[in-house]
Amino acid sequence: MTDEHKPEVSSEPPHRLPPGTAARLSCYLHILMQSAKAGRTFISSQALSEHARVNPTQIRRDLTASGAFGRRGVGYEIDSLIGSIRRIIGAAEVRELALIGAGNLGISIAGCDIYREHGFRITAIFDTDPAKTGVSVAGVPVQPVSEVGDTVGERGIAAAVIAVPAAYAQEAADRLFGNGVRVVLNYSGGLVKAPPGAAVHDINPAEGLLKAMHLCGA
Amino acid sequence: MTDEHKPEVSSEPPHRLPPGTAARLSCYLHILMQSAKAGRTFISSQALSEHARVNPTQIRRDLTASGAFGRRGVGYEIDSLIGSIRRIIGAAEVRELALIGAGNLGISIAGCDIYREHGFRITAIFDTDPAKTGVSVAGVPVQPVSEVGDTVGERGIAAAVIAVPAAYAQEAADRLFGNGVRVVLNYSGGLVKAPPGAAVHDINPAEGLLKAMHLCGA
DNA sequence: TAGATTGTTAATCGATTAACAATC
DNA sequence: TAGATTGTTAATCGATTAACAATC
Repeated sequence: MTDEHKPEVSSEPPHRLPPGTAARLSCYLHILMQSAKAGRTFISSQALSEHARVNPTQIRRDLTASGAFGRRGVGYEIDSLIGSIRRIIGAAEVRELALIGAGNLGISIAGCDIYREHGFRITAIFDTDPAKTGVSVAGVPVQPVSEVGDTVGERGIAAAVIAVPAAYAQEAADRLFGNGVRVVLNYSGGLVKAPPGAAVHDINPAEGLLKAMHLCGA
Repeated sequence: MTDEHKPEVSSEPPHRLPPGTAARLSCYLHILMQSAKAGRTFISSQALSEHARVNPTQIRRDLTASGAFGRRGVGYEIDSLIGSIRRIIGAAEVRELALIGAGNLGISIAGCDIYREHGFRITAIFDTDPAKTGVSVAGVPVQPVSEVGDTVGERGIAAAVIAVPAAYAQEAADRLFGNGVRVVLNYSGGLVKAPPGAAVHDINPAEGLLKAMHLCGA
């Protein structure tokens, strides 16, 4: 009955975004980056809504919650909005990312702008194929998988992406988890068990396809 | 006030799954396929829950809604469950999929098992690079992009995947929408406007990474 | 029989939407 | 001033969770 949790008092800022909110903010951020590239400087919740496929009221609430504010009658200044969202989802700081697997999928992931937009930088790449060792992918030299533990441990890398065949996914994940990685994005299609304190997110593109089919009634 | 909608009476089965349900079923289906491959024949809602990261009660409700039934004290028979889910999400019939872009990303998409698990078959691939024309990717010959309209129109393909550079995404989408495609899965990172009656789903891997970070408190 | 797990209800929780005054 | 859009409230809706009897 006494107030036993909440050990720290002030050092915990509003970093406790509701579950779905972070995902939506990520989506807004990407749209804003693309709009900025296209030369726009202001955007309304209505215009954001059309691309994000989220209700405008929901968007305004999300933006307010992330500390941004717009101008009534005008909309939101894109650059300032990008800054606010980056701050609230932690994308303002650079976060290192390890990548296991330098095949077609790995190479395309390494070249993907959206990670960079969110503050993630792929700074270590690994592959089992000796022919790939030393080759540079998106400016990062490929290392043998045997070096995952040392590299990730020494550099304190906390998050990683797995892009290996399904059968090797757990093995790759274990190397990561065993050396301090706590977050894994799994493209492999294989099932991966995470130890306590760690989390895996499995990429499933069929979900998105089904969702879009649902939207258009097909 | 009169009952004006609902034009047909009986031919509309319970195909109106709630929005989130189809996505969860897709996720279960993938886990079940992997478990079957590993030689398991039965699975409990608890075991499914650990991989899907969804509450066991929610899972039992979803499965019941999809027409599956388990055995109390035992669990669900995996093969039968796969059948039920496939039927309810429409994955029992084969659905053709066009792919635009045969770069690293496109090649990895064409080889991805998860589409096949969900009944999707990539049966047409296009690329602008003449050097790629005629080359076979995952058993499908690459055609020039100029043939998108004819091929998609003639074969009545309703869904497609875009894996081109962001700057060409709208152009690729327009070729598809102009020829009867109503559902597009967009990997490009570019913003795509869909005409009325069509829907786009944008792949954003950073969302998944943020979600996993949220889960493990990082 | 004993143990385990389903199917289902009831209660809670959070997300979504509609509406509108405030104000740029 | 007139038009547009935000910020915010209140109401609705659907998803999630806890609990437990039914039953394999």
